[in-house]
Amino acid sequence: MVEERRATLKDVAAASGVSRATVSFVLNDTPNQTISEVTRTRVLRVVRELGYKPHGIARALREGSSRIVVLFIESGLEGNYSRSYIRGLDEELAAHDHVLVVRHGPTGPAAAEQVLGAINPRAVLRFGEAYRTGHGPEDSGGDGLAAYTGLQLGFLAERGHTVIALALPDDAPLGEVRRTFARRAADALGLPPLRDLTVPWDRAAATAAVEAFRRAEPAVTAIAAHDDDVALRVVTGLHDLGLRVPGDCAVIGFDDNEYGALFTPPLTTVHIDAEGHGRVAARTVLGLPGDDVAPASAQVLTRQTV
Amino acid sequence: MVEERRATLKDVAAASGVSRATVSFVLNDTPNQTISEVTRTRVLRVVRELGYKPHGIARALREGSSRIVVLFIESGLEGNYSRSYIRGLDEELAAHDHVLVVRHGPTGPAAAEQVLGAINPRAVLRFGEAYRTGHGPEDSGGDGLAAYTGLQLGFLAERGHTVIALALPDDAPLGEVRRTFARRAADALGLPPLRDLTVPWDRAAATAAVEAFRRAEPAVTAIAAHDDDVALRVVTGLHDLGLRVPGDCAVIGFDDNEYGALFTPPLTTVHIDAEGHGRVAARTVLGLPGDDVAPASAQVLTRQTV
DNA sequence: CTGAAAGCGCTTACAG
DNA sequence: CTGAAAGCGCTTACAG
Repeated sequence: MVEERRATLKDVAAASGVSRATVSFVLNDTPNQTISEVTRTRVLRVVRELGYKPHGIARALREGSSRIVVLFIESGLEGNYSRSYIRGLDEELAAHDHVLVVRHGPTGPAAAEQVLGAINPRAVLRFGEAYRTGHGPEDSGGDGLAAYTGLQLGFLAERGHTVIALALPDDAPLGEVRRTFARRAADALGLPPLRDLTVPWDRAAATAAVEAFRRAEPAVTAIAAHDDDVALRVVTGLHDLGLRVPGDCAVIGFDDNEYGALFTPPLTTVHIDAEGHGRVAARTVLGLPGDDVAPASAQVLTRQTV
Repeated sequence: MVEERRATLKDVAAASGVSRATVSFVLNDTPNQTISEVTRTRVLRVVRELGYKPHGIARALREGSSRIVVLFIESGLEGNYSRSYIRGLDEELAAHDHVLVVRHGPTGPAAAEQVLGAINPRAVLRFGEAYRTGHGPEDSGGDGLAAYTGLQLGFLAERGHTVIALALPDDAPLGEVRRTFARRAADALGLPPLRDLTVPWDRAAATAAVEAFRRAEPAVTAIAAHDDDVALRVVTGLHDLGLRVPGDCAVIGFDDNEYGALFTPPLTTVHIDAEGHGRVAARTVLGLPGDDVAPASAQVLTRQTV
């Protein structure tokens, strides 16, 4: 039984008759370091023959940090958007020889510290943070969460709705941020102040909340939801109350998840180019040029609830 | 501007007047190594004062692998189940000083290699693998995916259904495995061979598929779905065809996702203790005792589609 | 153009 | 009970 030891720099150096330094130079294309063509090709061949792969841990120790980027994502924020975001981030990072790794769940200091201590990542991203700032570089202007909220509300206003409510889940991690953005957008559109509707998770409770809300705010003709999950609960509540959507009340979601189209009536919602935002985030975090290429703009998917 | 250098083992050693070896011994409770009580407390105090945290990368280089466990999860397998599974895995791993890190997307050899090369994890888990084997240790017997499929079918049989179809998505990563388990279960229950229904992702296409299926297999009275996503598409398709559920056809889901209860009628489904399975997986992968404590058994959540 | 040497921060035989 | 030393696999001034 042969012990299948993994090839190391030293092995490559020995097999190609040069020093470890030289091997390292050719492998990393070290700037300001010239290598004779013959040496380079010889080393490269040996690398291939031996199946040598640099040892990430050793490299990380020497370089001070690993070529890993950690994305922290809170439970409540997982969804369609985050999945696409992860995909874009991942692909772009991989293209630049870095690897993305995701941490789900609580992102508190203790958990974060344990992860960072074990990994020493090149960079850390917090999905909540990105959500807060809208995932775009500051100067990309109208392309953050704030702008998207405006898009949602603007769509409703265009259809003649003026008394509008903002529906938030009762445990929205970033509820306050969202509310602030929405209020600003309503202001900018010249709409009366947004009404607030809090939607519990449970179906019966959600329905009861909608019922109470209808009684308290009879003038509301449209509801802009925090995301599709909330929108779908509102639509269901309205339905369970025997109300018609959009006849009695219009509803617009946010995030275009996979269930909106399955409901009856199918949900009108806002689609965001999360993958594009992920790519931009990757370039930004790596300090790469072109970190300002804008993702596609968000769009309203007109289905049947508005 | 003071450079905030992170405290190192050497710093702790110097500050407490002992060698690095000694500090390492007390920190790791090294077996067969006795330390005088006075030294121990002194070192521990300094550790606290300096806020010393072991450097994960250095430790990993020395130990041969980092205290990280990587979970690979394919896109199609993300869902309610996987989220809970991750939570259980994560908590149990954290309790034993390891950290879980998740890789989403393709888990092919190239991607895997890049990750492993960068991290040198203590262990690697593949969610698909777990799914295949049912997440339980072999000997836990009736507690794998196979058993759960049996539970789903058994529930239908109990209600008098005999001609049953298995509904799979057209891109099920582990579709064949599932089909095999289901066929075996049907056999064991003495049911006639399962019919096959493939459900496309798009609503209209799904409805068309259900319609064609009804024509081809008029005797089918119940459909067991691969998961709630598929079940919900079938329910929607039947609804769009003007059919009644469960009157014209019963449907049972799998995985108890968050949307089943929101549909009308609410979806009957199978709930699995994914978190428990995650905990077991953590103990197994760490080679810990008690890796055979069985998770709670799966249960049918009776709502209104059967 | 190439190599010898130091060092990243740890752990662990080994010697005392 | 404690310490000096080697070494995990790399990269990078520095010298030649």
